[in-house]
Amino acid sequence: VTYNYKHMRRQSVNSIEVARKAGVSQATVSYVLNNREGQSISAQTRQKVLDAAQELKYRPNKLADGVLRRKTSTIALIASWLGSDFHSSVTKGVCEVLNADGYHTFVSWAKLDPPQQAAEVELLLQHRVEGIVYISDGNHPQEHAAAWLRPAVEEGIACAVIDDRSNGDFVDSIVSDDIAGARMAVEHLISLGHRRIGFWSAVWGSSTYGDRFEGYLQALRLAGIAVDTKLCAQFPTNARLTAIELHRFLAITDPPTAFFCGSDISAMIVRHAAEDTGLRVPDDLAIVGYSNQDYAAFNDLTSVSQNSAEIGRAAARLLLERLKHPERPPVVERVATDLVVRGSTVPQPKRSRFDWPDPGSGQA
Amino acid sequence: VTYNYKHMRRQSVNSIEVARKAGVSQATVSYVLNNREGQSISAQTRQKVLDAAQELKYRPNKLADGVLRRKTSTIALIASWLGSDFHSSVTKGVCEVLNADGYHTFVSWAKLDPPQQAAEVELLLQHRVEGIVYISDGNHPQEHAAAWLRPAVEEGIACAVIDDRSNGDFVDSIVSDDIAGARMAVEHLISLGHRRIGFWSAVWGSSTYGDRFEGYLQALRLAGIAVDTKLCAQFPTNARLTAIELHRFLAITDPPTAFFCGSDISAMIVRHAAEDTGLRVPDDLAIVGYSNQDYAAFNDLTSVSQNSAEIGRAAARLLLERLKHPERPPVVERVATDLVVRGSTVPQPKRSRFDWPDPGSGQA
DNA sequence: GTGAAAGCGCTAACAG
DNA sequence: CTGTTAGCGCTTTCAC
Repeated sequence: VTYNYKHMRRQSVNSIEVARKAGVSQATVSYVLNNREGQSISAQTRQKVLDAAQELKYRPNKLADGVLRRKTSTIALIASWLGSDFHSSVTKGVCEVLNADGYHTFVSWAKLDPPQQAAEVELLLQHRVEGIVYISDGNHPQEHAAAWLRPAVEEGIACAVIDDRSNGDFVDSIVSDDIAGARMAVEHLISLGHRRIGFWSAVWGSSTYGDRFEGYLQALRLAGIAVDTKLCAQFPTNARLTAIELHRFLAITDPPTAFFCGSDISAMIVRHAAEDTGLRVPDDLAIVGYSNQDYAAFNDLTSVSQNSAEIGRAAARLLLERLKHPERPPVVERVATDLVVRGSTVPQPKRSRFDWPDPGSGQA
Repeated sequence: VTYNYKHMRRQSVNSIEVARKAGVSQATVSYVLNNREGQSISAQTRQKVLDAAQELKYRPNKLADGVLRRKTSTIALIASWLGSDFHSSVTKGVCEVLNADGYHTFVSWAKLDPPQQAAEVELLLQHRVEGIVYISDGNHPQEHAAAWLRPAVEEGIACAVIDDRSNGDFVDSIVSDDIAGARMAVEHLISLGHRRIGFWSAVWGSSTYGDRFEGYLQALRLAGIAVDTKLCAQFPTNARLTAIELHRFLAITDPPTAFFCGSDISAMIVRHAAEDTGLRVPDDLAIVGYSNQDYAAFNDLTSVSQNSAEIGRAAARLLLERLKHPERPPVVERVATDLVVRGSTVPQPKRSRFDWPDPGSGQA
């Protein structure tokens, strides 16, 4: 019985052919190409092999290597959405650290749907990735948004979840310090003299938004300001509903003079709804957003900046640690945030507008 | 000589163990698990195998499969930047089509640097991906931005480049129809009565921006309006320089009453620079952007919308075609664009603001 | 210093 | 219907 592969397209040159061409054994080729230490190779042989490989355009097969050595040096990063500064920076941070450690990171797009996400994980594991980073979609109101990761974790796969700590009981989690960030934002408003401060969040449910609310509460408490739940909007909504809702908010006795918003887009919506009703920002209504997306800069929006690249790097570091110490209990790491003050809370000189992102970066 | 793997961590259950547990041969396990047609398996045997696989939590090894069958069913997508609606939608489009055809798409982040990009390609080929999609960074002023892809193409790897047709001589390219899009935008301005229309582009050099300029010229010519190069700014710049430059532009005799900008961010910068000098938009100066990013909506910016998901789908379709017909000459495909009219060219009723993107989508 | 041989986990050809 | 066997491309052990 001969194995007949004639019907298959020969895909590439293999190390046997290199060996033949160089007049050495396959093992020698392997020694040379992998620079295996503890193996001495004569300079002459080495050169012969190198030349042969070059001439034949030999390309090592990582699959075969992975099968044999049971090591692929690949990590997968799963995300349901990639289109924001946040995701892009996080991804870059993750890649940076993992690459430096000899890993290659593949980003995998998966629909925001637990069965599909589970299927994606299964596929990645069939490809024998050594670890999985998941960037949660913080906007989705579900506890344990990454429950579908649990089986992988329990089988000993190194995993890390970004931007959702509600799975912190079983998997390493990295979040920006949303409590501190929110507190910072609200303390900023308080320091400007505001006492009636509203909380406005477009979504509600993930740990991320819960933390931002918690930070809001803490800041008020620390300042001795009574919390008025009438000032807190905690529901998914859209631009049209926001306008209606905002009217209701501002019609109460003793209405808010400032809003802390759970996201930049919520802040933008609130801002425009307010301006449409004739209010001036920041004089009549001060507004703070969250995330400091690019557009916060050219909409002059005060916002809490998450150190997103650092979040990515922290996730990668945790993953590498996990690979080394599979049995260590799961860790939740919080990455510090900054407050970027702009004209939606404090009137700014015009020149501040010159600090916008350069049009040469990013996509047109 | 026995091959001693004892020092290695056993990574997972293999099909031999499943076979043993089910009391059948390894081949039978393969037949059952791959549902190979033309092979009949008794219901009883099938069930035994399925049970054994389940109990042992058997996970097929795609690497071994790839080595043997010389087929990985994986495609790589290389991007230097992911943080925009454009990239996210394109990626989604690519994945959609390729997944439907049984492929899995891995996104690979690579620094915008030819040697590094070449290295990335090499690595991907070592992983035996069957094809490569590259999303060009349209903002970078280099001809043949994907020259580093040429070796791969010449070796017969299926490749496709998105958003840059300057490599169209050797690789399949998919761009949005920037000429038509730009023409549409400028014709819109002309139809509003503008005759002195400026072209403002933050970057210059990639085919993308060249096409936008070309569309601008075409529209003027078709309307019988003389092109005045004094109205065309074609250089990389930043917000501060823009303000200075804009002053110069508006100080000439017979200054422009409208600007067509090569990107949304350029448009935003021009808009704010104009407003800072006391001009009102759109009355004193009408402005059109390009790309229709999310923030164009809540900055009431008229913009040309690229059908980005369709661009991704088209790229994937071209790649699949290329896999089937390796020898076909390269193709350049243009995907149609739309013009979204907003308040920066035509005063809009307030309610148009209610059409903003929903805060529930995307990242906070 | 170098090579022969074993075998990673899998599928395909062919025999029964 | 099912099993035997060869071998994908590679690395590593061990002998020379």
